[in-house]
Amino acid sequence: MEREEVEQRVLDAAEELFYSQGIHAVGMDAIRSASAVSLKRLYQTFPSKDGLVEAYLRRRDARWLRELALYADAHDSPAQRILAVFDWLFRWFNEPDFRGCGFINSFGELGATSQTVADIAKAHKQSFRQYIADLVAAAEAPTWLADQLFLLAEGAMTTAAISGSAEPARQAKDAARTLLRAAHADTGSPA
Amino acid sequence: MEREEVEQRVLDAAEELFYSQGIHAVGMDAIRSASAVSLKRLYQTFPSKDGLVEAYLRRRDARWLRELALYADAHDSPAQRILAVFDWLFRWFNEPDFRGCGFINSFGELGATSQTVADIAKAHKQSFRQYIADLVAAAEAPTWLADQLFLLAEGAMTTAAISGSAEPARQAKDAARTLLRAAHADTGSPA
DNA sequence: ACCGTGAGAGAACGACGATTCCCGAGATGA
DNA sequence: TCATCTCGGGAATCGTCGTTCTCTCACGGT
Repeated sequence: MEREEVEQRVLDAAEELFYSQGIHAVGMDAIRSASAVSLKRLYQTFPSKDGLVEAYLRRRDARWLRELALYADAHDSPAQRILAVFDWLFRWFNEPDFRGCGFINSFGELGATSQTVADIAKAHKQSFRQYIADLVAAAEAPTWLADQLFLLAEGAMTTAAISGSAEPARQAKDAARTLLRAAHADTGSPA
Repeated sequence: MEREEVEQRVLDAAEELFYSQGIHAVGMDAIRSASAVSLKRLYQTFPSKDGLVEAYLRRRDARWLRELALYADAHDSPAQRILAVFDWLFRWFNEPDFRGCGFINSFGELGATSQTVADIAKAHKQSFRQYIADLVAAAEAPTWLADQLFLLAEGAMTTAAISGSAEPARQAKDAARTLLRAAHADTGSPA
């Protein structure tokens, strides 16, 4: 089995388990079983659990943003792309294994004890905020609108996780639409 | 030392440590040292760590909401009280030991493995949402506004925690003002 | 003063988890 | 064929943590 394949299998197993059960609840042995990779190979590929956690978060970060952009960028106007972000959240919240934002969860679990995890979570959120800021700029709306939309999205994620409902995505979308209109009115742009 | 005092000292120590470092990062021994209560007394008062965690969350839940209401209810008009919620968040985010919402953090850490923790977090958020809903009702604004304001507040909490800045409270307040105005415009009430 | 109760300090216990080590099996090359 | 190398399986190691136990001692009632 090639190094590359081992890496993928381990990361797949780690992501599935870390995300659904939390990081400290998952032992290396569980990852070994789930990936069907021997402990020796596992440690050859990822020399420590910390390193594996970091790799899990980095890969998830990249994929999450890629999939969001793939969905939202397919829409025509900048305003539609902004609202599509919330549609994407709604789909995500409805996935059967949805358990909240992996970065918010990891931050809650390890942010206080691991600077690395805290930094990755922070960078992930900055990337997401930047993506929204780019959409907002394309819509010729003021920058502060991006901050507001970002907060709505973050609030929807935690609320969907804790309440176990996907509704927050719709509520956030409604609020986003209102804020978008208000921002356009402020700057005198068309609705 | 009275039972009551032991309970308070243990809970004070537990809250300080659990909140700042996370729950699984804090051992019973650390709580023993911080509270200066012997292990025996500690286990007499709280028969298990799980029970102590639960007591910590319940006490924090009650106090958090009490302090928020104390601050917000001191304002004159319903709309002012709504905006005051975000001022209160701003003050909270600026406290030197602020580390995000203890319930969101606990949920991220233990929600997947402890139904009790998940339930307490859910109940806490419901109480907070209900508090906002009452303010919204007093302001004669539609119920859905409460959901939107709640999402802003939640997003501000997680963002303040992860970014390490109190700014999200201001951004959320600005958005709240906009939403409030828009809601009043919708229902034809005065701004 | 004497006994019983309950307290504190901290060792002890049992489980678990991260990481390393060992052993036997199969593959490879001379 | 035999020496060597690698790998998987899983036992061994080492530390941590929740929880319990032991030992000693101070104190209140008689």
